[in-house]
Amino acid sequence: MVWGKNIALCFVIFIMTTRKRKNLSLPQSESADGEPLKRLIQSQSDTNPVGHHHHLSPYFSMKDPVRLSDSFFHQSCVDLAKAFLGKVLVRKLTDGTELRARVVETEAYLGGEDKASHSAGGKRTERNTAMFMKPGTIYVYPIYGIYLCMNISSQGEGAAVLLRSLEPLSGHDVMRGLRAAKRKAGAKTLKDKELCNGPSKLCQALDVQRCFDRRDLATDTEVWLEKDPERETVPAGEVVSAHRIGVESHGEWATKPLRFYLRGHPCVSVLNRDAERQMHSQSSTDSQKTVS
DNA sequence: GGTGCGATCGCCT
DNA sequence: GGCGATCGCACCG
Repeated sequence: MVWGKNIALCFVIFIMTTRKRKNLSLPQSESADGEPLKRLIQSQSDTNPVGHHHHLSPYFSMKDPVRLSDSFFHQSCVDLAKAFLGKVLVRKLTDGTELRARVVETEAYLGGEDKASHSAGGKRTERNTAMFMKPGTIYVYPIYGIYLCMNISSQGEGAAVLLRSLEPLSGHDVMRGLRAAKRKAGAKTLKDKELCNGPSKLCQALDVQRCFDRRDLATDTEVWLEKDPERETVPAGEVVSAHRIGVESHGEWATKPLRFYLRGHPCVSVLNRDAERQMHSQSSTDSQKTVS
């Protein structure tokens, strides 16, 4: 009897989920560079969610084939920072609107020896507690009294990945509204690539709030991470490694290549032409090497 | 395109 | 009491 109800409920949710995905294929507003988004959405609606009935709750029985689950976050800090590139951050607002943006720039903060990390030397405070929680835990902290930054904890004691910039994929106008709300009236309209090209800008554009601190990116209902079915992995040759931003005062740790971004992507917040050049010369010398 | 500077307040020492 | 994992704007070339 109870089983019959659960199966019936699963079926209803299955149908609703499928219809919702199809509805997404008609974005309400799209920019000129919205073509990749349409391909992403198309491939999503082509994917049939598989219903697993071995859990009693119909909610948890629907495993999302696109959303990244707990195991993804169980990587070393540097690996996770690179793995984030190309993935899609989704923010579901209270009115149901889903904002989507691709991660194009991250930084690794290792904890321990890493003097630039809030958790340097294993220092644990009320503010940075999320850095010590399980991989996938969101760490949101206020900076300069007026902004927020969003990190995700990784493997490693006190280690976390800072999200530095995103490429807006859908909900551009909502993002523009959220950003404009914090700017002077009469300021010029932001271009798409300016909506999320900085760690605090992306928090504004996606309405990431302080109360998201310590929540789990793998299971939260208001924010999550998806893989892009069109681009499973980003080739290493497209990832630039460069020094981090805003940590100049931390000696040798200021110059370590712990920032990662997609080469040539227009939404990256700060380019490092030297790192890009070195990378290019490195790859050309690599190609001249013979395999022994 | 790049650089310099002020805003503003929670957090930690 | 001092400082920041930033941003926007003015100004320069």
